[in-house]
Amino acid sequence: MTTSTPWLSPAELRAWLGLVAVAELLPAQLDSQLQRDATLTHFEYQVLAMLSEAPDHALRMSALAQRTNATLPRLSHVVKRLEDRGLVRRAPCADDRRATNAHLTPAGWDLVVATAPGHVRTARELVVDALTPAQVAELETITRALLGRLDPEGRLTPPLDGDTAG
Amino acid sequence: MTTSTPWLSPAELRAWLGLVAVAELLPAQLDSQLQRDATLTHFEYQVLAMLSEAPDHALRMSALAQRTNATLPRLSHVVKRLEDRGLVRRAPCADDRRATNAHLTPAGWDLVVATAPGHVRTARELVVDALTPAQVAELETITRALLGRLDPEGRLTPPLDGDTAG
DNA sequence: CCTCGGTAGTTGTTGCGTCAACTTTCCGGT
DNA sequence: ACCGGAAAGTTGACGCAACAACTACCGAGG
Repeated sequence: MTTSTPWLSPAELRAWLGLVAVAELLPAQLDSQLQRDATLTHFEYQVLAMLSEAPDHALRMSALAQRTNATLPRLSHVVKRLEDRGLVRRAPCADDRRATNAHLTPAGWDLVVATAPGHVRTARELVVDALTPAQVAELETITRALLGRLDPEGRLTPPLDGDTAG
Repeated sequence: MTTSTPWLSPAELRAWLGLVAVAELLPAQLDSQLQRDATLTHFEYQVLAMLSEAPDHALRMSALAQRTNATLPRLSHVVKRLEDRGLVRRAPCADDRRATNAHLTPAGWDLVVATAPGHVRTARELVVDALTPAQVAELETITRALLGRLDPEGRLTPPLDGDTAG
């Protein structure tokens, strides 16, 4: 804290405040849409989506926690609720008896399939369709640069495969 | 929902997932830094910062709620806690006896002044200094476009004045 | 003057996330 | 074979936000 404090220029300030506002509003809207259409949190949807893309529709809790940027306690609570709703099933892992595998149930898969289109639609309405193709490309490079700071270990970044997980 | 579902192209998907990841990680980091340095939530900091910029260091609860994108119940609880810590003082409004004015106390002012440099530093480390000037400019236009969708009433957008509120 | 709809805020309850234990299992060293 | 440390999950307690219900007040219309 002994270093001087270079203030933000007006342009930097506008960009910063804009990003903070987006980061505040976007998750709320995603939660709102998913809650309305599927009684799901955005995080719950992410969990189901990750499982739906995994081989055998199953993942270990720690792997799932990493890909969804969640702590293990948080994931444990959420998966318990999803299990109570019959969307996920928990089973001990054969290889490592400390571990637990979360399996997507048929009901869970059906819900993801039914929910994904509306979610994509929301993604378009709120973000993609509001930007030009050039801006979309620029947004990708910008977010990649930011994630280099926000997520140095690259837990959210490396899976650049095409999927509906957003 | 009878409309078809135009899926996201790979490029759109990467930009979308990148933005979602940033929107997930950035608030957590802001909370973390402010919690560590000032025992404040990012939202609490925003409340104090807004008051620090207001004439007479005071604002009506509803005005404060609008500028911080908070519901009135949420703000009421938060201001109560801040009042318990001596950072804010509540006083009935003379003009409208339904209304309450939140006043920043000297201690609250001191805390904002002490906290702002570190917060700006975080803004630089996580965002501004990770981008080129051109990208900063592009980020501003992109966020402005997104806020047109996310915040149609422009509650967060119009105050484009230069300040440390971020 | 009185009433009725709407506005400003507060309070209580519920739900989700975080943190701190705690249990169980794995693995390296002796 | 055994012991200590670390990893994988679960559980319970606490804090904060959302929602609903409630009080108090303003202001227009009869």
